[in-house]
Amino acid sequence: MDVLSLETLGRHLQTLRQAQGVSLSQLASRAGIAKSNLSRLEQGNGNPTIDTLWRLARELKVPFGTLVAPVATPVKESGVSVELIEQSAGTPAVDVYLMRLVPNTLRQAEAHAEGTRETLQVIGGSLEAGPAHDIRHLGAGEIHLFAADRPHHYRSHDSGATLLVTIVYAAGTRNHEA
Amino acid sequence: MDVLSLETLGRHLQTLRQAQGVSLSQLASRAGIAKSNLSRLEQGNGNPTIDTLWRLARELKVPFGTLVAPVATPVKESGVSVELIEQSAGTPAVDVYLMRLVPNTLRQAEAHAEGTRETLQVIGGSLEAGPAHDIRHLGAGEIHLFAADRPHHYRSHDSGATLLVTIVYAAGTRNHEA
DNA sequence: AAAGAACGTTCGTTATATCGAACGTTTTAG
DNA sequence: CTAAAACGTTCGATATAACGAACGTTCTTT
Repeated sequence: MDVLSLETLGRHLQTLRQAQGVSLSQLASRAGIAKSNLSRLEQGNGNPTIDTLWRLARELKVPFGTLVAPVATPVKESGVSVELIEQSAGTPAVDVYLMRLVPNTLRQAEAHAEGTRETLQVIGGSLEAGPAHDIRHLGAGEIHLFAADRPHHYRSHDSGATLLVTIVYAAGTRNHEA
Repeated sequence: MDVLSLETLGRHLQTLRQAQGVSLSQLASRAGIAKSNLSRLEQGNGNPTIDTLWRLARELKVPFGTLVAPVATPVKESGVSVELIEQSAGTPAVDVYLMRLVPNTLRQAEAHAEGTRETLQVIGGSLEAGPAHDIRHLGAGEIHLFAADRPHHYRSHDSGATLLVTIVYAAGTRNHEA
């Protein structure tokens, strides 16, 4: 596992606890775990079981997803993070991702299966994106819909960018591999 | 820990795996865990570490929260669940929600501040939605963009519906209530 | 039919997450 | 100024999560 993710989880755990103004001993006691265990977790060591996390999430009054959210699915290359929001196996199949680009970053994407279409909607910041013949500049709230069966790219500017990426597959092409 | 939750997690794991058409052995191998471990988890025994779940979530291409709280998020209060995905305070301000409607359900929404626009994109199932004068029927992958400063509604059909709801506020109207 | 491969399960072993006790330190009583 | 309490950390003991090998079964393949 990514050690960095565990450190992040630990820091996040500690932040939440202190924000609630409760001591490590108290939280451990109320959650029903040993304080030595919680201490180790906050230090970023260890690899908690889902049971332990469950108890802590309940006691911190945060939904489980929130507890792990800041480190969820770190598909990070350089300056780009992509998180899968939802997947549907219907007709057609649809995937939804939340993409974040730090300022002045370029992400190159391979062509998807033929007939695949992609929709971008910018949530924050701005970027220019699309396949080579259909590149557009997008600000917050704006939408770009293009054919994704060609290589395409996403390039953020000084402000960085947060955007939704929706991929709509042509019938039965979701799992076609080369 | 709640044994029932573990059973749910196990069943959910198995469902996701089979939906992706991959064998237990394959998934275990690709995720880098012993198949005996995965077998035990799918049976509803065990108490996996976050590391193990992380590997499985990544391989199943599912966000961590979805994997561990499969029944927690899809609230069945009135047949409609709304989850905040992302919020941006930029210019303009943008909110993104993931909405789920069980079959044949109606959700009425109040008018937002003047100038607010809403974008719907259907991920799975189908529905009819929009303000009274601009109602459209939408299937998976389809988009509807409309003025949200009037009352509007979302009505699912026999298949239910999963959709993205993006709200773009006119300058400085994020917190204005109708 | 036989041989092979892949499947999911079971079981003994190993690694480690968790526990509980003890510690030094800081804060609160008395 | 002590005494007591609470704090967070460390460490050995214990429970158990994860591993890897073996198993019986099902499906190909020849």
